[in-house]
Amino acid sequence: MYRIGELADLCEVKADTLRFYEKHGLLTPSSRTESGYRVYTQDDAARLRFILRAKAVGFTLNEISDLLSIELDKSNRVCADVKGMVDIKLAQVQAKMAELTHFQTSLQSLSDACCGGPRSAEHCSILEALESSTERVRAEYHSHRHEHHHAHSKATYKESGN
Amino acid sequence: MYRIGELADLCEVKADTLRFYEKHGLLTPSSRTESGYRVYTQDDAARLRFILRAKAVGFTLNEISDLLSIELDKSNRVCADVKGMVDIKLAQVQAKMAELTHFQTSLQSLSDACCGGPRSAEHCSILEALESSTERVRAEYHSHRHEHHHAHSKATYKESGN
DNA sequence: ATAAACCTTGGAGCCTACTCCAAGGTCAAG
DNA sequence: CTTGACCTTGGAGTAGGCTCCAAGGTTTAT
Repeated sequence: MYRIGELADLCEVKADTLRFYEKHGLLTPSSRTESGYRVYTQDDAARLRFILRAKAVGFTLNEISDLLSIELDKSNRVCADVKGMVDIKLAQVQAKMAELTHFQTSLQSLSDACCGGPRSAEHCSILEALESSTERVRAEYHSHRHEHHHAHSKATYKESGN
Repeated sequence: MYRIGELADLCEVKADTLRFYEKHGLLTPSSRTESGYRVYTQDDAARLRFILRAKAVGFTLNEISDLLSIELDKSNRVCADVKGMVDIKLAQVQAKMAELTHFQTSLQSLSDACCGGPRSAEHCSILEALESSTERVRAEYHSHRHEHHHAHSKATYKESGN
């Protein structure tokens, strides 16, 4: 049996976090003392560890909530249910990684192009890249540098399509 | 000159987004019509594109706000200022990638360990990994499986240290 | 003249996961 | 009996980026 602060310390989370999990239905202490203090059992602790492990592999609390209901109803659920969730999460993680990889590549090329010195930023190639009339920062666009003379000063607020 | 909807369409954002940017000081239309409609100039449009490009490389709106103030005061700023921001962002992106890579590895090994079939989840190796008495999902922790007989039913809410 | 499509404002809501606060009750030690 | 460390509750705040809403004014086309 643990009081909230004990369980929190044990699992290296804050007591507030446990209350938060309770408020969101993830972990409800099995009982309370007469005075209303939360009392967590070993099972509660195990459930908390489940939650923390699931977090450690990237699941959100909502997803963990779903995982927990599978866990509590194991015998009526199948591996495919569980693996499905893992695979969906895996795909999400990979999608996010692809986005970050793109950021990384772009940032790296911006960084590489800039001297980074104490010279005035008036001709900073990073700023120029961000200013340049159409996208060129991104890798997918092969940079053509002849595009900033036909892309402006013609759409007034009277004609441009909306 | 563009009205809000025109500029929004032109740059493939919503009018609400432009109002949001204005509220947060990122993009204020140069003028208004008599009736109060926002009127954006070419310069405003250029500024919006700057914002969108910065977003496309991973900057947050707050960071973009900083970038814009450098941009507006270029001559008093140096390349190091700009490159510094890019390099900090690059480091953040890489840190996030490291985390995601960890998620990916863990999820992949969970996925690989599970049959994913129509069998009852009672012995699902994913659930077992998430349940297992101490962390084992993560690669760093060598798994020991002999710890769940000495860790319970002795710490009552009266004694266990806090 | 009137309807459709635009625009205005302020403010609320969403997602994620906490984190902190205030006002007050409880409990063990000295 | 008081102090200090714990606990309770409800609610607000944070970051990030919109997105939507209502109630109303404006413009444009028919």
